[in-house]
This record gives sequence, structure tokens and C-alpha cells, in this order.
Amino acid sequence: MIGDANILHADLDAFYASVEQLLDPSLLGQPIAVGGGVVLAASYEARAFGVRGGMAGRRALQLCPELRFVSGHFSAYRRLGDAAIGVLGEFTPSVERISIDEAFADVSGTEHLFGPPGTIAACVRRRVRDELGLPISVGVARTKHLAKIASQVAKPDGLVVVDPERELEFLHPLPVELMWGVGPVTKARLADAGVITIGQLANMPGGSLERLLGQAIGDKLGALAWNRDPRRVHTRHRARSVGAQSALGRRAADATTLRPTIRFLADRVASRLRAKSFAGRTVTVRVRFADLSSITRSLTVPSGISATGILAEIAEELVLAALADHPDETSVSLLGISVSHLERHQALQLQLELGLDGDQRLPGSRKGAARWLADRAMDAVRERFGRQAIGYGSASVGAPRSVPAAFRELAERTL
DNA sequence: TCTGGGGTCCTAGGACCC
DNA sequence: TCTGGGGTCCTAGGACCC
Repeated sequence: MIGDANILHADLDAFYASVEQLLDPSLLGQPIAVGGGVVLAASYEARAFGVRGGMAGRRALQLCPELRFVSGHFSAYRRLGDAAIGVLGEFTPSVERISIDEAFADVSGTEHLFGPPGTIAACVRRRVRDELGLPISVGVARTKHLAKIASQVAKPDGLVVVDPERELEFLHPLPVELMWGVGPVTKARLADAGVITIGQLANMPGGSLERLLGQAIGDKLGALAWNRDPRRVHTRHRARSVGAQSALGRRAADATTLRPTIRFLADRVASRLRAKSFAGRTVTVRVRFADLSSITRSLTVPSGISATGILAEIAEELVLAALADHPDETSVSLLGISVSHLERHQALQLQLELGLDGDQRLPGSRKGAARWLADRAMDAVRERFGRQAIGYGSASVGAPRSVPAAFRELAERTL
């Protein structure tokens, strides 16, 4: 006996662009892009010309000369995204938020209150449209994977309910790239093997999928293609890493030039960690060169880090090591810092014992304590007066201008 | 045609331990 | 001295997602 189709996947359509069209109705029906140098989001009218998120603004304009660029209203995205997901939450507490504009919900056991899942989905769509003015597509199915595919098929502004008796009939004719985990590389590998549809993937001879894509991915896709998706909707997720990066155009590949950016990034990451009482044991830096090739270097230390200064020093050492390994590269186009192996931070204690730069190895280092206290004092000022109010000298001027700070904050996941 | 920022997961080799 | 096997951790790279 198979279960019922109780999983909803709700996804706001072209979210940022739809909000802009809501705020300024003269943009309705127009090809618009949020952003400037780079397209952060494009309306469906712009997508019809091939404009896509992440595309260079110049390229987008070539594809669509009528394209209008608008600067983003990021606080409105936050408010409206929260409100839309909040509508789902009025039907069930079992809501798993995936991003600003997307969530799963499990409506098992709510039928006596609100009717069958398809009715709930229609109601969610109507309410988001009536109360917030935004289009949202919803997929309903027995598994998360199928619900997600259904919402993609439903777009724009649609609803698709997959009958549990006809799941494979629905799934197998669809192209493989609709599956979660199939991107451009995997799609191309499958195409080389003559596999275009999910049904073809499902029927590949035993073992050939694993040989083509590796054990884990092969197994996973094989299961998904037969709609064996064991994942449940969970309401809470634990973050595994925290990071920040900045594109730099072209900067000279030397420590003096890069130090302010390293400070800026370390400050962002470490203050987010401290805000939630986390620390991390592994520091990873990413250096992208002018030709867009990139490398990473990482270091794992015995106990967690959350002080800006210590993180910045480790990151700088790693960046220097990376540059030393590539002496022919003379310019850097992006720097990133990320901290993983997160652990709960026991206030001051670990930081006191930490110490990584020279004499700080001594337990109970006064320098470590002083740094931690200075960081906390700065965090407190920012809490009252905002992030821009105060910063370490070099970090505060190191902020690159590529993307608004509000966009960074919108993309952050809560720890 | 040269693209932002914040994330997750997988692979593979090497070090190290038992 | 060379040989086996298994497990864990770290590092680097890569694909993918929103």
C-alpha cells in the first residue's frame, strides 16, 4: 500500500523580480533584472530572451536590449518571503524552509481541518496572491523529490498534484536535469551515454549508472528515478559551515593588497559565529585567479575559533601559501573564507586556551582574551548602531562594492 | 561570454593508529 | 623486514543548489 501525496513544495516565481513588479506596477509585463554588473534575478519576460541569474549585466543587455535594471529592495524580499512561507505554516508546523523563497511542508494528518493536500495547495496559492500580491507555484506529491519536480513543472504560477498511482508515468518522460543533483556536468555525462529522460536513467543496466557517475551519486539518482526518496520534512537544520567571499575584479596577488579584504571577510564570518555562540575548527580559504580557476587551502586546529583577529591571521597565512604554490599567477579575482567543523562555543573559555599566532599558544593567553573581549565589545556596538558603525581599521575600508551588503545578508543562512 | 554570494555533499589520497 | 586489513582524520578539488 503506498502512502498519500502529503508533501508540498512551494516556490515563489522569479521572486526578486516579482517583488519589484509588485512595488512598481509600471514594471509589470516588462523584462527586468535586479542588479547591475551582475544579474541577481530576472523576470519571466527577461528570461524569455535568455537572461539568467548570475549572468553579467552586459551580456544580459546584449540578449535583451529592452532590459531594465532595477536596484533591489532587499528588506522587502525578506519581509515578503517570510510572509509567504508563513502562509504555509498556518496549515502545518512541519515546514522546512530551503531558502528565502522556497519551502517544503508535510500536511499529513491535517485533512480533517483543511481538506486534502491539493486543496491546501490551491488555498496557499490564492492567499499568497491575494494577501501579498505574489505568484507562487506549488507541487504536491508523496515524496519531497517528486513534489519539488512537480512545482518546477507547475511554473510559472501553477499547481501540479502527482497522483501516487501514477508517479512513474509523470516522472519518467521528464528530462534528467529536473532531478535534484543533476547539473550541467552530470547532464552532459548522461547525454553522452544516450540518457536524456529520467525513464532512460531509471532503466540503465545494473551498475552502469554508478560506474558513470560514482557510487554515491549513481545510487542516489537511481533511487530518485524510481521515486524512492526516503527524506522527511525536517523543520530544523544545523549549519555545517559559515563563509564569506568577495569578487575583486583584478587585484595584485600580494599580501598588502589583499589584507584589507581578508580582514573584511574574517570579520563577517567571525562576527556571525560569535552572534550565535559558535566557533569552528577548520578554516578554508578560496583564491580565484584572473582566469577564473580557483584553489582552496585549509587548516584544522584543535579547538574552535571565533575571534576576528585569529581568523584573519590564519586566513592570511593560507592565502599566502596558496599564492606561493602558484607563483605564475599575478592577479586574484576572488577571495573567500569559510569556517567549518562548527561547535558550540563555551563563551570565553575556549578562546582563552586557543592561541595560534606565536606566543598565543600559551594556555590562558592574555592576548587571546583581550581580542575576544574587543570583538564582543564591537559586536555590542553594532547591535545597537548597525554593522557600519564600527570596524577594525583595515577591515572597515576593505569592503568591496560589488554587491550590496543587504544582498549578502539575505543569502546568509541562520546558524 | 568570461560571472555574485552563501551553502551542502562526495571523492580520493595520504597520514596515522590499532 | 615485509606483509595484511580496517578505521579515522585531514586536505584539496569538484559538482551542485538557491
